[in-house]
Amino acid sequence: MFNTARQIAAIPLFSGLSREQHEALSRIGVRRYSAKGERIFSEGDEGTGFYVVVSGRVKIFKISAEGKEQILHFFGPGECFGEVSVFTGRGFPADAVTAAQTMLLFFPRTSFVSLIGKDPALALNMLAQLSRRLRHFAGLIEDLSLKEVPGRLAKYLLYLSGRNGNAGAVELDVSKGQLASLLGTIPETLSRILAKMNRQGLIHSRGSQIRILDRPGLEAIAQEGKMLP
Amino acid sequence: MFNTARQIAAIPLFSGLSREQHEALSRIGVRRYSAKGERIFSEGDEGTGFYVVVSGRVKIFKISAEGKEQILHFFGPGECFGEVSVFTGRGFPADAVTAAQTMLLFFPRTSFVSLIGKDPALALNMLAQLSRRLRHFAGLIEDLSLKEVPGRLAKYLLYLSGRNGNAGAVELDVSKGQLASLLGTIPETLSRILAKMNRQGLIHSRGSQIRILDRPGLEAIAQEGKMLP
DNA sequence: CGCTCCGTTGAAACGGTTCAACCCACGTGG
DNA sequence: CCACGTGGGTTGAACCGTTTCAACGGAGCG
Repeated sequence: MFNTARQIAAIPLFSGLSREQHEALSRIGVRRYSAKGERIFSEGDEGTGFYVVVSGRVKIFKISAEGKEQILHFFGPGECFGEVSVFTGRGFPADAVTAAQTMLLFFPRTSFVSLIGKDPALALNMLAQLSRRLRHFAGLIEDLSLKEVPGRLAKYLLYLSGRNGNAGAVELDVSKGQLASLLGTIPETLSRILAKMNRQGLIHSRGSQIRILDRPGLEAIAQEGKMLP
Repeated sequence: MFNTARQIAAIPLFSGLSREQHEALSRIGVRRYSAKGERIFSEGDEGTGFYVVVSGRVKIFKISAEGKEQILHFFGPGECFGEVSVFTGRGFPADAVTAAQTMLLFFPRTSFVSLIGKDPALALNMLAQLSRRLRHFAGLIEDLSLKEVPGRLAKYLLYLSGRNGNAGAVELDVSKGQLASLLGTIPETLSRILAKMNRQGLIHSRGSQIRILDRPGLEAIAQEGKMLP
């Protein structure tokens, strides 16, 4: 239990809260362990609460009528998901499955809402959280409708590079099939574009290891949304 | 001033609040009038507060490098926008211009945040608001990446019909060019698809007036995301 | 060894965009 | 009143990026 309190203190959503709040949260939070590939919830399921990732990874996605998937988000340690249905009172807007062995904390809707009612700081944290999410979605929508696949890929590679201090070498943290779904395309197309970027000397990729050779070139593609034939 | 308080009481975001809260809000809210086509803010502008539409209409959109626009949202009376940058502290994630003669209320960031700190009900309303927005975006992302243009158009027509009691006749509330941008496509494509839907007896359209002739057919297209050749 | 899963490559098909021309309703000004 | 330009909408033909379908290669594993 005390362990739970420590884990809770490490969650950004709960940063800046008092020790009492952390204790209260640890009392209402429920642990849940999942192997890789387990389903947390499905689109439309009634939302009885939300989750925080303690360790592991969770994939949030939508499935089309023909079974094609569009990944909305990967969530790692310290990030939360499923809050939307807590506040709208309607079903989950997407599916969630674990992308690795994962430990979660589940916070039931009613007790959490009453906790928010007592501490505005928690509410403000949650508002910031949802606002960041909205910003991310706005970017995703922009990319999907205004950029072509090479632009989205270039942006993702630069994002990965930026995450480890603008390193020239990056490692894909998802399979290429999953990356394709994250970029709103299919594995074949992703493969072809990676090959083309290699040919043009923009990158050097072998497996999931990718070296960025021409950063300005990639940045131009990420901006314009497309690359030369 | 009293007039402002009445307008505030009619805003869903502020429903369920006490009279004192409404008065406090009317004290910090600033009126702003705009003619059609005026810019409220641009992407990247520092967010010093957020807006509520009292009357008129506002368009929120993204612009690509080549100037193509993707509309994220139209906001009408009672709806608010620009809150995201209030809680993330970063610039606005998109552009906003008026789509008609419009009256707005502007709430400065700092005073509004302090108001939230005093009334959890206001915070919960705002959380519900952002959650609905997220749900809308998730749907938009799904449509853009998983459905083709006919599917999005069918869904939009059914949405319009649903707004006035599943009427068989609907009137487009935006120009076709704007509708194209809302659906993530261009006027030419929209025009062709409308013509095709006419040919197939799904709808009968003349100008901005559209009669739905085959609702089950449209629903199937909205579901599947595409139509027969 | 043979199986499956993931990734790659090729050729054909498709949906959508681009570019261009054209129509029409509308308002302006000679 | 009519000539004229303008903006929104429509249509056609060429083009382009992406998807689809199919085949294939290699890594991992029972």
